Amino acid sequence: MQESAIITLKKHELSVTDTRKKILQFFLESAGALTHADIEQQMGAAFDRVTIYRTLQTFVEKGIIHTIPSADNAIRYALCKDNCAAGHHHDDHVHFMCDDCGTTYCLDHVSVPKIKLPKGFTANQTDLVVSGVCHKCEA
Amino acid sequence: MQESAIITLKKHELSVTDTRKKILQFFLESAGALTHADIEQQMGAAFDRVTIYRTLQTFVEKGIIHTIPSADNAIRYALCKDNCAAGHHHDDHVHFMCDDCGTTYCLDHVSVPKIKLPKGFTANQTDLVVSGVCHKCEA
DNA sequence: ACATCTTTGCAACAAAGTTGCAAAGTTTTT
DNA sequence: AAAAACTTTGCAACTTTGTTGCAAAGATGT
Repeated sequence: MQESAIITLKKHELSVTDTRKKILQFFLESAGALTHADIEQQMGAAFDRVTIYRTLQTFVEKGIIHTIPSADNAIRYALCKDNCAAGHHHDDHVHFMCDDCGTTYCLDHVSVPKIKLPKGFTANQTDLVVSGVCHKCEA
Repeated sequence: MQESAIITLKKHELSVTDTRKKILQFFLESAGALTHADIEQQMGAAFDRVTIYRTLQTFVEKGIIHTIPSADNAIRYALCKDNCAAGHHHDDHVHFMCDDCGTTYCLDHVSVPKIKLPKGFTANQTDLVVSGVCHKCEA
């Protein structure tokens, strides 16, 4: 089932390696966003920690995944749905973090409203993160 | 000029110590948000690193400062203008990070729009961070 | 000024992230 | 399909960031 992972890697002109296939596959199978720690845990001792850092960095640069801002000092990564331009400002969609289970979702169908900024300020990218309770955790 | 710092500390039932006065003063004098590193640098060897961590933590708990989410793994702290309820979800204002000079502003007069979430999702807090060019850095 | 309670600094540690480099793996060329 | 050229990986060593326990120093209330 690693077909789509391989296609994605080739499309982005990346060498197809075991690490990249497995990590990309993990993203494809995960509903939400992943932290470095999530991946390191999942992969066990299979891959070096450094390799995971570098892979995530490469994926971000190539526009395969994007980072999601958070207040808790743990960078979260999620697949870019419509493969955003490499390194550029991509999908302006809303992110949702569940306070209960910790899952982070990309709400692809909820778009970020345009914000009116004070004079002299120019917007480039807008990140909107809602936290609360997700559909799995509601009472 | 540390009067207002002292008043703020007392209002929040905190002992008035040198560290707290100086750090709070630094926030009062800064236009934007500060990271732990900013403060450590500014204070030099005057205070222990651990003390700064604990002071920031205390200030957040007491609602003197709040954290601003970011995608770059550096927690930013900023003064709460209308002293938000301790530990609770405070001012729903927009934050702005300048890509050029790195300054983070609280746009107190720009409010966060309500977001319509998919069924089953309940919002608790909404963080909105716009990045771009600030009024000081515009061409 | 004393007793009590809180905060600080130190030391030691744990976790997170980075860099250089040789070995292993992938891709391209012939 | 083998060799050359290039890319990625894993290791080691290191830096930075954040945490915990505890005794000494400092703040507060009487």
